[in-house]
Amino acid sequence: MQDASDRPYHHGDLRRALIETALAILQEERGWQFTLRELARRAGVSHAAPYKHFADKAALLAEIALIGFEKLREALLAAQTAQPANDRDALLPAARAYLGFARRNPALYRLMFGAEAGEPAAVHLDDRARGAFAVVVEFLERGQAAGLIRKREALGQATACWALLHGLAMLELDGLLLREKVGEDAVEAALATLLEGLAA
Amino acid sequence: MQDASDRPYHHGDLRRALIETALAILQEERGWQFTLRELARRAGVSHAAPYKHFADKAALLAEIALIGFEKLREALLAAQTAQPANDRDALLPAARAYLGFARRNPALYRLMFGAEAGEPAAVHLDDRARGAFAVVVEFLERGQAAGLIRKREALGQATACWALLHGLAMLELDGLLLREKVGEDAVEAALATLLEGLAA
DNA sequence: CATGTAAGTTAACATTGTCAACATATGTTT
DNA sequence: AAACATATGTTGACAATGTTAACTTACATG
Repeated sequence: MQDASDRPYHHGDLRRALIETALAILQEERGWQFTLRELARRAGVSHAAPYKHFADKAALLAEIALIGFEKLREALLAAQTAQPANDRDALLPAARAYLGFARRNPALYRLMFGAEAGEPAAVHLDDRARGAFAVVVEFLERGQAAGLIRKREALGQATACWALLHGLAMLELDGLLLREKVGEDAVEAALATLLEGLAA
Repeated sequence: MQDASDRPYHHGDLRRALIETALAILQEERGWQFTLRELARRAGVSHAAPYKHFADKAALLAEIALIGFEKLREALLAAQTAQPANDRDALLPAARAYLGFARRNPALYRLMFGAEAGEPAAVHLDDRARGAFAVVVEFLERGQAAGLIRKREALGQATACWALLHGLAMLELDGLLLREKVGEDAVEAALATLLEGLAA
């Protein structure tokens, strides 16, 4: 927080500052209802300044959601380099990485798949969002080539993976996977079911 | 639309009227940003009248979301009585019913799983939401008893089903399952993967 | 140095959720 | 039947939000 006097009239890189502030708030408060004015306040700037960098609120949200997909992609990549794919359960680390991302960034994850960032299709069809999906597809294709994964249309399998992981993430974010209601390790069981469907 | 003159001061059953109007609008406009005032307008009532029936906006949304879960439960039940569970693919009709529900009520489905209806946990932990989940669990347990489904913790399997179906529904709602990108019938492929993981 | 442009500010506007104060039906008690 | 309490409407206000217009300031380029 800098004083109003020593702060220059021009921020310098307000666009990046806005995004970073938003990401920071999203990590602090699970259920922050995104308001542009609060964002501007926390960034130390007037409430109309963001409009010099984003057409409207949805555009800002879409940008943040896409950054979320980039982060998710990195998390997936990191997990799969951690262990060479020679095991039958080679998918597990990546799956856990996916769920871990959702767990660590609940509000961001919600934004990524919610309808608040404008047309969801516009977000998900962006290259940055597809990049994360591509990681899964490539991984499965390599698994098939190595004979670890049943030879089917990899895109269909990837869809199954993605869908199941997304569904699991949502259920967990909503606190719906209570031990008493769904068993000790429902997540592991669900993953096992998926793997059994994929294994060669 | 009745004239203001012949309309009685008291609506009679405004609570139900509000809910029905909201459901109607949700079906017309995919991306309606829910405003209480428009809802009151379309119901032919003053903008503050809804507060006599709902504590706040989130309460109204939560109620509507729960009605969505009831409808989903009915759709699932209807699908599974349509075909006795003697086939290996006995799950398919129910799965298609789930996806069909999401396809027919995209905005409502979004509301059911979004964060706009207050704390999502409060919605999903309600008995009406759990009822829909219970349908899946019971179905799997019967399948296990009939020797059609691998004997595992049914709750874990149900979690897998639910998660995969929810994920598929979201992907499809976002128009992410484009034929050119994900193959001709990615949905069928994903379901097949799930069934192979469940089958005995 | 002049001047155009990018990036800020302030001031307004319509809309929204919400609340308080008031009005009108309905039902219950005496 | 009269009186009153309660449920259910209405109106009018309030602060907050997204957004736009008009204005200012810094910087860059001729």
